[in-house]
Amino acid sequence: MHPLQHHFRSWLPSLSTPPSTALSPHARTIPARKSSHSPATHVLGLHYGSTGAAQSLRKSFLHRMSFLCKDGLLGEAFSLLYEMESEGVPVGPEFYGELLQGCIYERALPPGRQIHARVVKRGDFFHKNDYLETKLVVFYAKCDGPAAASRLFVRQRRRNVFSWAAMIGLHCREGFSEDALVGFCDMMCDGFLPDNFVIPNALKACSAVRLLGCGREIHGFALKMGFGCCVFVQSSLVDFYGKLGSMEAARKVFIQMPEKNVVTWNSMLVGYTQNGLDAEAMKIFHDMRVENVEPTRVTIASVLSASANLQALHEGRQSHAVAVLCGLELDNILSSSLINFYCKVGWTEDAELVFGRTLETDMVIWNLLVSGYVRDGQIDKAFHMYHKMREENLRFDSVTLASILSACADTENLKLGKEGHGYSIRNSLQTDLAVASSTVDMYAKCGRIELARLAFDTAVNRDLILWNTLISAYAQCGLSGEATRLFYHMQLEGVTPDIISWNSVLLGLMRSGQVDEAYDMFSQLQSSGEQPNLVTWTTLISGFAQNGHGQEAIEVFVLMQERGLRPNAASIVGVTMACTDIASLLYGKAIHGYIMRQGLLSSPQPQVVTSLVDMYAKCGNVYLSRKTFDLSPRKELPLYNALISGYAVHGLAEEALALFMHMHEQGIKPDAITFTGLLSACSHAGLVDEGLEVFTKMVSEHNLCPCMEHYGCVTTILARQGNIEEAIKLISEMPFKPDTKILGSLLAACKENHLIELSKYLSRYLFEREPENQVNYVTLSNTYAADGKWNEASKTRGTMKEKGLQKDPGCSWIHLGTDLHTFVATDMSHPQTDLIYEDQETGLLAMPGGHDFDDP
DNA sequence: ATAGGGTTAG
Repeated sequence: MHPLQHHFRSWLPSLSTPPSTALSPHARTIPARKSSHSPATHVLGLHYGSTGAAQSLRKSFLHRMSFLCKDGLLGEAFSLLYEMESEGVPVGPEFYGELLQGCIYERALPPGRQIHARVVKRGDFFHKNDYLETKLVVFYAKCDGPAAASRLFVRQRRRNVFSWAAMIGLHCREGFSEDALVGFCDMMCDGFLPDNFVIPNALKACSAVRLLGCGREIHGFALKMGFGCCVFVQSSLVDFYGKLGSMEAARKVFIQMPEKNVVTWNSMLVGYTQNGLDAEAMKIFHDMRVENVEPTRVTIASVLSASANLQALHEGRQSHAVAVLCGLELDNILSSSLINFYCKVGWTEDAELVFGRTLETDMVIWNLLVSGYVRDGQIDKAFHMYHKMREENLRFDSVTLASILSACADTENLKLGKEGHGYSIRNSLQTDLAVASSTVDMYAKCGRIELARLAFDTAVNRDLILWNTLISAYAQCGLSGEATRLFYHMQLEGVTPDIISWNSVLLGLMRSGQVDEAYDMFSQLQSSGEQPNLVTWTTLISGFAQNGHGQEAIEVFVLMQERGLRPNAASIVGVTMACTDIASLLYGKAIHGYIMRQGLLSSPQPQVVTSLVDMYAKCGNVYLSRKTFDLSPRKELPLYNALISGYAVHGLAEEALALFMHMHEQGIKPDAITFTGLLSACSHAGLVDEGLEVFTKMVSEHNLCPCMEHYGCVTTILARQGNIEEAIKLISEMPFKPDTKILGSLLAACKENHLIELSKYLSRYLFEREPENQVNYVTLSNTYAADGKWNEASKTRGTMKEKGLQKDPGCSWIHLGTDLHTFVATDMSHPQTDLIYEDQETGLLAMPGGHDFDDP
């Protein structure tokens, strides 16, 4: 328990009986401080009330003085003081009080000091005047004179609510929240009831020290005091609950407020954004617009932050427009929110525009732009900015460094990432946990797991996120053993895994094909008390689908919905892959119907439509694949790749090449996957010249580095053509050792060309080298299959099963699979395929009954 | 009374 909690407990009982003021009619309407208790009127007329004329003269002077001070015209107020002195008008304490109040408005320390000096000079009647003593404490507390404020406060003979409030506020502003709370308690012990000006400060201190209980007690106290309708008190309660992450409580306070102002709305908005509830923040902003609340810079900054997190392009743009319309100037905070938003959504030029218009830039703004450039891949510009920053003596801090490193991770920029790591060491920033996590993540995403491990091992302290980062790093590359080990290790070190840790372990198991272990881990998760979330389910669905357990994937998809989770884009992609895996056009169409009705096709997730195009092609219906492709409003590289490889599966090389041309016209650059599709299309269709031309293009025009699969296609093309010697030459010139698959395709070609000797040699070579390697069986089976020898192919599979060998998830029954898909295509003219299976009542996607294909 | 930039999972 926090020591202050004790302090609070000690005066808590006194609050159980409501203070008497609560019963007075005044308590409902909170009077302004000035009229509630004005020591000025107290003093007025006590000593100077001799004649009526003199009194009215003084009154008129006081009126003018007060007018000037309220307008911040301090110079003229001083002139008036001199005028009074020279004309012999008596200057009472109330004049000095007004002047001090003017200094407080203007936050002007030196003139206030002059007043203080005059007060002291005029002797004890002024110096020891309660009203002036209080005013001086308030003045020093507000105008950056903390030492003087404390000194005067300690010396003050009769403290009151005002001087207490000033001191508590001072402690708050200086960040001494505990002092503020102690002051709050002492004030009550002294018998002063806090007013509606102190309570906000006390709440602010509570949220700074994260004392939820104390804040609640103050809440109850405020209600008893009759501050239930005070906008100030209630707004600070909203802010307080929001700061402590309790948005339900904040909302409760917010809803019952009869009167709200911008600050109230802003507090709600800020609460939502700071608790990661960005969608709710957008809703609040919407309500504000509906209620015609004039937004402030705070409003816009928060909405921009939510928009950036949500990638809400339109909303962010709109709030920028609102800021312009409201005439809000570009101060540092608004400007940095805008730059952050524009960088996050990838509109770097707009961020530059805002940067150029910002009057006064600071470190945050520069840093934001630098990490925006890195994210956008404009490394030159980033370095340029970095050097300009150095000229202005501004440096990266841990916040920017973390975001730069994470941008390096996304763009796989190992070189820059290493420089960032070096920078963090040179500037002792690597102790920062966010920097450490992003360093580990950067090395992992750049494919250097050993360096990621090193960065993790050298970290001074480790939190949940750092553990998760390394677990996920191992999971990504399928090193499930290490991921699982770390999962137990973290618990031994007293760090409780969260759902992200579980999900990463599951992913690792799936990536390494340990489907049963993954399922087992999932059962453990369910009995652990942690709730599986959408990511968990999606990991399972995609994992099953990618490991050839399409049926289980679909079952999990149905189960997920029974548990009340709505499928999102990622889970839909997973289940579509499952349909592809089991080559079920029937299920695939059902999913397609579901997607259409849920409006998921227009979602900004292009993967959904890509997976459909892929599914239709691999389930044998190229027509529907093409149709889905054509209907997609946005066509990016992955979508083209899906259709090209779809054409390849069906040996439709002409179509694949035509699509490639079309891509080129649309200005879309091909990648290695595109060429895999094109080459395999050519090899399936036996287009020798075209295939070789594509291969040359890939290397010389597009500067892409061919992988084993590309070489494999070219080998097949050459071998099928009968050009075995060229094929062998190509294999021997590859920059890496040939795998069994490529030798297998050579083997198949040998058979076709009746090169029995070479064929036998290759077979012997493969089986002698790796007698227990299942891949050889797969290769042989696939070779038979490609040759149309289904029986031999099945027999080879049978032998493999007899030997107790399991097919490695990394390889598949490629050729047989392809033909299976083609087989399915011809068989799927069944009328049932047009039915859409969805339960009208529950909206759950219902799967029609068993539907298996035997090997042909 | 409210205010800007950061790290992990599908």
